[in-house]
Amino acid sequence: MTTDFKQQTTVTLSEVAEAAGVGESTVSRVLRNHGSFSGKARERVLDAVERLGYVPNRIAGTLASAGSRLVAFVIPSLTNIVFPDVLRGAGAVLEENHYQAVFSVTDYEPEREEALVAAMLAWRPTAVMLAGFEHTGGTLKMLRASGCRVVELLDIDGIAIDLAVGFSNREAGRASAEFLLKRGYRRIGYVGHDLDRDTRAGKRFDGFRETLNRAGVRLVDREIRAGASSVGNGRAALEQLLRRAPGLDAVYFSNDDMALGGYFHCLADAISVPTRLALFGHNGLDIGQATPQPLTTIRTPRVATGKLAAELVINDHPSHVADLGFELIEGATA
Amino acid sequence: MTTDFKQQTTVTLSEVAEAAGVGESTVSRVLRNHGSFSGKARERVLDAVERLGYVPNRIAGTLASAGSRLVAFVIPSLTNIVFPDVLRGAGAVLEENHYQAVFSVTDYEPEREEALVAAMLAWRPTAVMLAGFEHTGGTLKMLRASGCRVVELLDIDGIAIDLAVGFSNREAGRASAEFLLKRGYRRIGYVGHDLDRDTRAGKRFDGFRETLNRAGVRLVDREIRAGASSVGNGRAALEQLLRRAPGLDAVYFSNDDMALGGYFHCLADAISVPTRLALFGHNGLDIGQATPQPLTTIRTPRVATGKLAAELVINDHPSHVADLGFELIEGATA
DNA sequence: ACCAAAATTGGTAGCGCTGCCAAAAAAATC
DNA sequence: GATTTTTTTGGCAGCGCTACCAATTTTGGT
Repeated sequence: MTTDFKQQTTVTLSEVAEAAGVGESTVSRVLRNHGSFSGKARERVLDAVERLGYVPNRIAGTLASAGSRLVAFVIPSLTNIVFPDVLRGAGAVLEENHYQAVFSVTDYEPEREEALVAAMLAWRPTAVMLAGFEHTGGTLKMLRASGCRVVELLDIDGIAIDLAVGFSNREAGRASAEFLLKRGYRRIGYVGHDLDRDTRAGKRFDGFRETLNRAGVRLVDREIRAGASSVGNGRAALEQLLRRAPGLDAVYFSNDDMALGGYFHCLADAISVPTRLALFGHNGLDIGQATPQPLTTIRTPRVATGKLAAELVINDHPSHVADLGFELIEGATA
Repeated sequence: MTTDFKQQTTVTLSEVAEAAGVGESTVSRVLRNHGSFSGKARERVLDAVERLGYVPNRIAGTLASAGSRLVAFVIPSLTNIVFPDVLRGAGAVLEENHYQAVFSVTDYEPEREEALVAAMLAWRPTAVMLAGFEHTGGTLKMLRASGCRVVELLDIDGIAIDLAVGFSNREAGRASAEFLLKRGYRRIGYVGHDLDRDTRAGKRFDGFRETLNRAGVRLVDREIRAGASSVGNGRAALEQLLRRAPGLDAVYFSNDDMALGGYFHCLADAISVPTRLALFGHNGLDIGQATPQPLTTIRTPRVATGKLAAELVINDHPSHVADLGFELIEGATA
């Protein structure tokens, strides 16, 4: 039993050393299981740790030893489930290896990203994880000067700073277009959210249009909403688009959230899917596969991206671009 | 212009001091804007900082000054959007005040929570934020001994360690039952996910049943699925429940994810909602309000919870339980 | 011009830990 | 039993910064 009242002064390693009747170095070695020590010493140290309720101070440990075992995530959003998924994949691996995840959210603003990267670097993280390749000059300069590993996530269409893990958004856009064309759709529209900020969605759209053009098919119309992607936004956007272009036979959405909104609009307006209108999303969210008609979409390797990113960093893998690919889900909406 | 090649050795404060021709203390004061210094000194320091690309080392700063300005979140899941929402609310406030969020995920397992809390305390955070009141004895002991602030989130039905911010889940369950009873439903069922682990969902269910019982209405049947809540899970569960109890006129779901799944089952099976079957969720997710019929549910103060939790911690507010309440959304499914 | 008060500045002792080294103890060898 | 080899151990100098204090410069008042 340890004492239960709140301790004024936190227990330090040297107090443990004294209580155990050994030197500080011995305590340090035992606790990190590093270097050599006798079984007896080990026992006395662990006993003292238990008795005093000692919790090592990693701030001090880090300062003394260099490696922080902190991995910083600077991500655009927590609302878009994509990023929590990546965090989840990375978190599991990091934790197993005794790394800690630190994060902050940019709201898709490059200037905020720059400020947050600066704040993160102050913790001397082992690695910084960012979304995509579009960063300010300041961000690039800081990251390069920092000497810490950098992983750019969920995109491989561009020049990586160091490591990149993800898939080709442009290719995903192309694959989506090819699928719709193969199915015979020709009067195609697009519904998207703010593309200046979500550059990965922009790249998909580029790939999509490129393939349409190459096939001699013109994108009939597009509806691009300001602000973040959301189901409500997608629903309103499709309604708007159809008002302008009622003859469309297929719509490509910037992602599944938007597409689900579109699907709900069709359900509400009794527009039969895909007979009258086909819908195509992006991401392959679980919810899109639980709707009455599963969404036709592209499943992206979000958790795997996080996982691999963490592994590369932990193993200090040399600079590298990893393409995890994607998978087209032939649902029932296109 | 600074040099662009990777710096072998990171720049330290004393190098800045030398380059600026001032003492270390002056650099420190200027950078923290704390204590007094002349305009000329300020200028020279900032100039040197810029020239050398100096990034302060907060590890060292923290060790020297005590306060870590780190806030640790130990949350059950990132998949359940509830927690990213809380993080989002807290993140904004923390960032403004130059705190950093650190997090790890317990998967709803108390033992993992204990291990993760221990790991977090090693960073000497200003506060630890946890979900709910159910913790192991070890977790409680560590937290109490740590001397750092503790916030328990999204629950107020229990005894708080220090601070608690959220709403009464039991009360939410009661309100849900009252609503269904008031609307005249009497053949009521329940669809839930693993309640041993998600104790807050369990408390809602308790409050729900209590109110039914008090009104002399018996819960007809329930379907409880192992594993996490998800739309797919909810869909399968409702199907199963209706097979056993086809005469139900209303179903209460453990949360909106499950309820959406139920709604999709009804759409797919042409069960008219709410005429033939009423559905009631919990959380008030945006997506539930964008479906053809908006979900009848309870909106919970997730972002506000995160926000207030962060504010209380930053202002070092005395121990306190804050009830942020909830709001019943009369959608179209009940 | 002189002295007191205020503003500015630099030196230095830690913060709690790890890494290195040399000393001490234990084990192995002849 | 003496000597070498191996294992275990403790002391102590930092890691980069902040807090404190004393020294210096500037300012203001007379």
